[in-house]
Amino acid sequence: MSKAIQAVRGMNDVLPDSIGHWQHVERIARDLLHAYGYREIRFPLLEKTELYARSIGELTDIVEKEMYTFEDRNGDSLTLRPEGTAGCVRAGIEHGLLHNQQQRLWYLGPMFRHERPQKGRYRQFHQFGVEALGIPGPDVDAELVLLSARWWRALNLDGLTLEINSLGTPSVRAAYRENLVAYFESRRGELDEDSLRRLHRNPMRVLDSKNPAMQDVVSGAPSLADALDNESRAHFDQLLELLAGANVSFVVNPRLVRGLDYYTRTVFEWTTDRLGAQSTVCAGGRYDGLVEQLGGRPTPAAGFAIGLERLIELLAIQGAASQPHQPELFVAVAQPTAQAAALQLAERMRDAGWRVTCHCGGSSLKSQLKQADRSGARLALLLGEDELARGQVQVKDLRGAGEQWSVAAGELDGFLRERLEQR
RNA sequence: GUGAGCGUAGCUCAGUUGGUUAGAGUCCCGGAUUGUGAUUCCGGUUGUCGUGGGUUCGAGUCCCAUCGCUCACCCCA
Repeated sequence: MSKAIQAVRGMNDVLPDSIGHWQHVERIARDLLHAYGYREIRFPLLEKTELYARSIGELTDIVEKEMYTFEDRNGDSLTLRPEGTAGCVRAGIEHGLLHNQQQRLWYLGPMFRHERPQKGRYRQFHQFGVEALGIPGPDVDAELVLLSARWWRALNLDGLTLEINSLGTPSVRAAYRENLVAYFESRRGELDEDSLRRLHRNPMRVLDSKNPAMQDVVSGAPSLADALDNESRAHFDQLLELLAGANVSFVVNPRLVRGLDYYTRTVFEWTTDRLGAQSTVCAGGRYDGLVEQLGGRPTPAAGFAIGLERLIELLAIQGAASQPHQPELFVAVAQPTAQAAALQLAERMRDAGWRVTCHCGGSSLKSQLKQADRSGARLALLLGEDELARGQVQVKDLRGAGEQWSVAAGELDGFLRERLEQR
């Protein structure tokens, strides 16, 4: 035991008993994304480190201390993707998908961040990403929000709150940031330790302070909403109107900031109070400058990402049913001499379209039926020397009182269809 | 990176002020039924008590270190 190798910290196995949730969520998502005209794109888990440094921002926590970065054998610095947007945009530029075109794209896969694991936060985690590229208006922002809202409905998930805000253009943000720092500097004596640390690093986070003693300083701070340029203001107002018109309820949260530098104008988050400290299930926004920053032509863009582990944890808390893929039939053999015939019988049943588990490995009939019961199969097919001699199969109902029928091999298909297809 | 809690069988856990060979349930296997599950009864297998050191006549139990897990801070999906 002590020699057994364990998984890397923060990287989880998904075992067969819980895979049903994953498959359920993935199936619903694929249908939904296709319904909105989004197409899947796949790109590498590994990219040049520079891609993330340039897009996410050199001074963010992700780039400064959370990336899995190493040199390959050529001496190139490579990084395991900490998020999907950068790779998606890089692929789009590289293959000319963004040249005077609109693209609606989605992807699914693992992301990697070297953080201390805790509930809802892992070093390898999975995201669904949805990106709409080449479309400038608030209408596509609204489409993304509507898509996410429909996602929750499709999963029967409730209790999520939509928070939304506008960060304006990069120059508006830079100017606001300076004002904010100046304001807090003027009241420096009232700031707590946390806030002082954030002051120059990430001044907008100071507004998030949970310290009641800070409320007075925070409420007196200049507001980003007041600083917005006219176009951003209009963009945001139109978006809110579109959402209201589509009956999506939201909370404007003027303090909502995103951790990645590339966001412009719209940012939004779907949050829950049921996941401990990690409340964000889905987050995204507009990133009009990113394509150009990564070497493409100026291209407006917006998107969001959903954390799969968090989503699945929520579904589990809500007790959402996940159907495991159980066999319909279980083939058991009474004597080892019938094993070859049993394998052939199982093959014939699969030809007919049934999900079949065939007993292998030679144990008592009693134990085989026990396995048959646990497998979840509705019917057991019994084959022994007697049945072979008479050209019959015993069919036993495992879900009822244990009724059993002797069925001629030639009539088996029809018999099973009748039994299994009722309900 | 910081802090707190927890590590005993595959799983869930009990284990008294330190005292014999470390237990239960579950799971798995066999039997009661020479060919019949889920219920019942009987029997059986399962352990580096996370690891290393210390105290002691004696350590699962006390002390120290270390590793792992969990939760929280920070940050984020």
